[in-house]
Amino acid sequence: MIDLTLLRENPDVIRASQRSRGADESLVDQAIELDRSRRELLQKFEALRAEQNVFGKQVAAAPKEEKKALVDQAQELAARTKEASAEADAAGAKLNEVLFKIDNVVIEGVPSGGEEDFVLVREVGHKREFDFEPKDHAQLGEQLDIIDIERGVKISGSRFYFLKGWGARLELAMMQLALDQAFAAGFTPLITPTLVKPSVMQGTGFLGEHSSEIYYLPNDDLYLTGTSEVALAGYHSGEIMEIDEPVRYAGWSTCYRREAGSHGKDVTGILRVHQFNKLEMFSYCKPEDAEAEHERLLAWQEQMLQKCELPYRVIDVAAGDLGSSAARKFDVEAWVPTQGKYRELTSTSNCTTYQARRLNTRYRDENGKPQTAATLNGTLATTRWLVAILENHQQEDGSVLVPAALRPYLGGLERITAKA
RNA sequence: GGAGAAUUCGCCUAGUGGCCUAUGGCGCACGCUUGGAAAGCGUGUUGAGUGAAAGCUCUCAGGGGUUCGAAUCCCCUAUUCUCCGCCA
Repeated sequence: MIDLTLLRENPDVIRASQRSRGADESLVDQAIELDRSRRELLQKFEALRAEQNVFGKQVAAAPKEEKKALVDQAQELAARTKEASAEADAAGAKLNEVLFKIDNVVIEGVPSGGEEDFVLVREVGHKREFDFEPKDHAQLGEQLDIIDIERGVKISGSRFYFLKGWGARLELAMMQLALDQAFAAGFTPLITPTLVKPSVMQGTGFLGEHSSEIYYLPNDDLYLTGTSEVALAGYHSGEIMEIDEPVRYAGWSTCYRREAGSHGKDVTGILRVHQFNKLEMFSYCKPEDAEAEHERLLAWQEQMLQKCELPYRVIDVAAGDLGSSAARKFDVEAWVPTQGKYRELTSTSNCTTYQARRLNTRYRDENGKPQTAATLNGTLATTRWLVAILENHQQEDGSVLVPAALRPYLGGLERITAKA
């Protein structure tokens, strides 16, 4: 949720942000008007309530014979107060409805426009030249007997798979490498619940335009999370935290996504699947530290890509392609040889105070006053990385060289080869 | 799944319809005292909304209700604990 004070004092900033996202600018004016009428109704109600409170004391103190008359008057006052209260509540609810629709204010410098309008930040590593025809990860996975898509589909339907043998170990190796890196950097590991209550899903902002992406269990009124960000953002909801240095968590969880509306996209292999594992970084920090923290998260992500010896590029995602909570987002995309293009492996978002305001997560400033915290998140490893690792490190004989950083987690294995 | 008990300010706790505008302690902060410290004494110590401010309003797990008036009575929900049942 956006900051009401900003809405009142500097609505042009919000209008400009909505414009650069291609979102509805008129919401800002609606919100301003609703805020005005809400305050007016609230003052009316509070004045009546104050009168009623005074009256209550008079009734209590009055001699018996006067009570009857006073109570009659008080009844009438109580009725009016109740009505005013209902009006003020309704106005507040209307305002909230509109406020929830306004997206986070994008940070200055974020490119305007849609998916294609990103800005390239940098390109790192060398795209490998193959002197043979490279195979795609699904082929490699099948031939090496480490990814079994056919049986995944048999058991659970399209976009499901088994990771098998070295494939299973490779995923765990990558996740542990990421966890160790995060731990060394001071992150607290958290293995999170993957089923959450509607209020948490709502609070993290995932029930908006992306609600069709989410699995829901009606019998239990619970949602399956598409990222541990949901649980990590909810972790300190309603709390006033101690934040000196950023408070950092590394969330390990399985993630579930319906991939509704992506029929026909990335149908082969494990690039786009309904269930995968992910190690997610999450930071709570002071708003003034958020941009610096965002750079740090990005740097940690790049470190991981480098440890996996993958060529990649970093892009500054355009405003129209940001989630509603993000004020800026960097994607790190790895080169996928068989597709001849970069594909997103990680994404890091600076949600500034937008997400924390909804979830009521605060910290105390130097004066001891509670203030809304800033939240940031970023991927450190996910199942999708296997695509890039397999394809980029494949050899002519169909084997795959294991990046040196992962070997200690695989009992020193240097190369994944097909069974004889 | 069934039965019962509980939920008050960071923690513990008082509180059975109006003098609760919530008690007391611990902790914490500031001050006095002291050569310095401890002890002692004093003051402060939930948070939100609204207003230029004084102030006003809300906040006793959450939501609804009864009442002129609710921490207190009623209903619903959540959580915790105890017992019973079932179960990997």
